[in-house]
Amino acid sequence: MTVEHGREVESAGTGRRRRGSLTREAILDAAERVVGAGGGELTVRAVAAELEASPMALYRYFGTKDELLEALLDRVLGRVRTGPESADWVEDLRAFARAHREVLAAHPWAVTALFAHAVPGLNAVQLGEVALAILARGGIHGEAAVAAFSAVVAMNYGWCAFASARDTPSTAGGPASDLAPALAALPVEHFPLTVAAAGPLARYGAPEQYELALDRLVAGIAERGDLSSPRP
Amino acid sequence: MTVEHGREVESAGTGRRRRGSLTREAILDAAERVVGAGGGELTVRAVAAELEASPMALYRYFGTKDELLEALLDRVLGRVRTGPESADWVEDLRAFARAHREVLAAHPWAVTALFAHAVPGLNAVQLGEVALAILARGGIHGEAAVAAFSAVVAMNYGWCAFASARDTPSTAGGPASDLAPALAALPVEHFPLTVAAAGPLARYGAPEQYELALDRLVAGIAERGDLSSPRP
DNA sequence: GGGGAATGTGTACGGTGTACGCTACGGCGA
DNA sequence: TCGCCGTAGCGTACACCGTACACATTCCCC
Repeated sequence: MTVEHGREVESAGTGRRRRGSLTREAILDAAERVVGAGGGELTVRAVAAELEASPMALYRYFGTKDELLEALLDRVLGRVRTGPESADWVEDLRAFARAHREVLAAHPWAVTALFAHAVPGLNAVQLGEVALAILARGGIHGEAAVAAFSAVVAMNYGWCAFASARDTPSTAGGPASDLAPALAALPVEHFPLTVAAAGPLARYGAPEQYELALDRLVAGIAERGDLSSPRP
Repeated sequence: MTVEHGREVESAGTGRRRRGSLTREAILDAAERVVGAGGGELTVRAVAAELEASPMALYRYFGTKDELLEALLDRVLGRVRTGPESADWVEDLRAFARAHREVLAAHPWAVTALFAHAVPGLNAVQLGEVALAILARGGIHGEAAVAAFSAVVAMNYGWCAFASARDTPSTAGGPASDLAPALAALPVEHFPLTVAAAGPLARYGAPEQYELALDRLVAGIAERGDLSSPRP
């Protein structure tokens, strides 16, 4: 540990970080460590502590906390593995969606944060390009392609937000895990269907259900194709 | 104004609110006023100021700011107008989704907030019941129904989050409105499709595109129906 | 070796949510 | 009518947040 966090080793006396030992990458690493393990909240002070640096040191590299967050988000989005294309564009679209979802699911903290940022980073643009390429192979272009792409991404975001919200044991003890009995205990005369489907409802973010949902959406996209779409 | 905010009229001398003039409803009203007009941020102090009360006064009615937010969100969700059912369950499903989306679009601040709360309020459950009823009329039950419902809701959330993020002139000046030229200015050799679709992409949250996306999703749900779904 | 730019830090300010104890109001029994 | 007392509303205070600003240090280059 004294090797990893090397301040007290490399320059034990001064209590000051070595010049140049701080980089945007190092800061992003620290930020991810903070926010990743244990679900700690992303605060400038926490990241600085992780680096054993002063909070203000970060401001040499990121003008603002928001800017740091933005960089962090685009970095995460860069992890989406867009596989090689196959002969079946529909299956490729599904694979794209799954890969996207996997990354979001692996970084639950990123999901909510991604909403606040209207301006997509470069990696987000890159993902869009890949998706548009897949859709183009299905003969879908222009407005319809953008709508289809947006639909997939929107569903993934919404889905992961719910799923991670459900899975986090937030509010100390996780009432979400007790959701099934809570639903089943509702007055049957008012919520008959909810009570009947309490089981599946309690697993509302589960992967099997995601497969079903994705299947529906992709089927709709494939079937409707570029109907009512102006070709560019 | 001196009539609406009645403290200085009703009990001018003391600078203290009349006993019993504070209620959960009044607080929620104030909170909505704060967060609604001008997009002010929801802070306990701001709500208290709106009520001309002390911040701490609110804590008699809501244990925590989060609890207040939760109540506010469920109240908003209660505004979804679930129309009468028609003969066409598919059209009803579309109408449900549109109504849900409209409410979210009308309360952009609620969208991001709704993600953090895993436990659905009563109104959320009520919406689920309505959606399950529509799907049941299409012969869709159990896991498939939950997946379909979740898909619609997830897409709505994701969609509205993007749309509102794009439409808010955040970061002072709204670079989002300049998104089209920014996309068009990308290197064509790396992002040919993105550049070609810059126009539609810049309108990525627009209502016309939502109709296209919703159409795809609903088509998929209607077509696939309860395939691969265990009946309860 | 010495100067100067670049890097990391300390201090401080205005904001947040909220714990704790007090004040004063208004309905109650006498 | 009077006084009591539960409680609604309040004031103060604390820990934490993002970050402006001026300062100390360090390294590079001449």
